[in-house]
Amino acid sequence: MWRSSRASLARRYTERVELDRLDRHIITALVDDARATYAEIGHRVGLSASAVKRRVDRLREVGAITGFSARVAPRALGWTTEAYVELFCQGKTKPSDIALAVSRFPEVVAAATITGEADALLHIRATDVRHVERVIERLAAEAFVVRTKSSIVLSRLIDELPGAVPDPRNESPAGG
Amino acid sequence: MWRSSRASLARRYTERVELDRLDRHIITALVDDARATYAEIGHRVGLSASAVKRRVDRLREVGAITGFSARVAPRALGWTTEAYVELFCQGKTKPSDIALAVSRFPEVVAAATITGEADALLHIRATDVRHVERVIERLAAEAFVVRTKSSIVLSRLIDELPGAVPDPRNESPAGG
DNA sequence: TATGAAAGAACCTGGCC
DNA sequence: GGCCAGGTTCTTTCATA
Repeated sequence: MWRSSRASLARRYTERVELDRLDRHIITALVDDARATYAEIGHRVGLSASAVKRRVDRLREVGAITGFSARVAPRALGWTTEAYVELFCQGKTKPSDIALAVSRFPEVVAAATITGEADALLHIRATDVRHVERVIERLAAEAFVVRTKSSIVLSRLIDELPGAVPDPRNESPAGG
Repeated sequence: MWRSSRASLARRYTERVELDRLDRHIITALVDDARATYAEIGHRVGLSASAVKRRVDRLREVGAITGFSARVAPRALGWTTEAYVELFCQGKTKPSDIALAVSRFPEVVAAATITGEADALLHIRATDVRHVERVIERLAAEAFVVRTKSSIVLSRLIDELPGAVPDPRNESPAGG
């Protein structure tokens, strides 16, 4: 509406979007607290509440912001144990086969096909080590799975925060 | 205030909390859409808006809900590539050493010490494969790092959704 | 201890400049 | 992008089971 009309439906979700400093600042504020009021965000980034709302609406429209989620503490809900499981699959296994199979497991909270010896890496959450064991057994029982290799998480150092996406122009380490 | 005084500061964030079906239902609704109105959530779970608010306030107080975040599309922000990097460290390396070092990398979006051959597993996001390479170089240059082993993500099958925490009583697969 | 109803305050939203 | 007005939502209080 108030920007180049090239930022249209066709660009949603897939293509890269041009964001200015203000957009990134607003995203940071919303990752911090998705229930902050527009006025609060505006105060933080130096904009009026309605200007913030217009930008947020646009950021959602172009797919930069995909939604808003409550952050939960898995431990508080009884999920005290996590593990990473590598899947070694039969030669003709398609990524969609793996996706279909593992998506039936509520314990699998993330999954990706990867380069290297293994074909896929799964992140699983469970109530205890016994539960991890049962999940691995069931994964290993899938037709296309040849073998698995798993690592239990000893201590979580950095939490996967879905929005911790800094400006690509700032490379690591932050200090230089 | 309005519950057993045992549900006090001491219980926050660490201990397990007792949650009933309604609590879990509310959490699910908020993970789905953290900006839903209390009335909407109430309609979904069968409560009035004010009852929902009271329970949400309590869920935050006991640490079951730790906050609210915008979900962002890393690709839309220019982070098109991700990788998992295993860290093999010197014998005397402490988890806190690793945490301190990797937390200086904005590209490291998750990290944990693990069982198995490697000492730690990092999840990193980068703008392209060259960027991944540079980050690995810098990680390998850390004093305590003996060697690294990395896997580039080919395709993401299941997204790490911070609140996708089902009821531990429902084991996988969902169907039985 | 937990609930629904109600009312004033705060916030969202869209039109206008 | 800011300002403003009307509609919605939040938040607290109160009565009830």
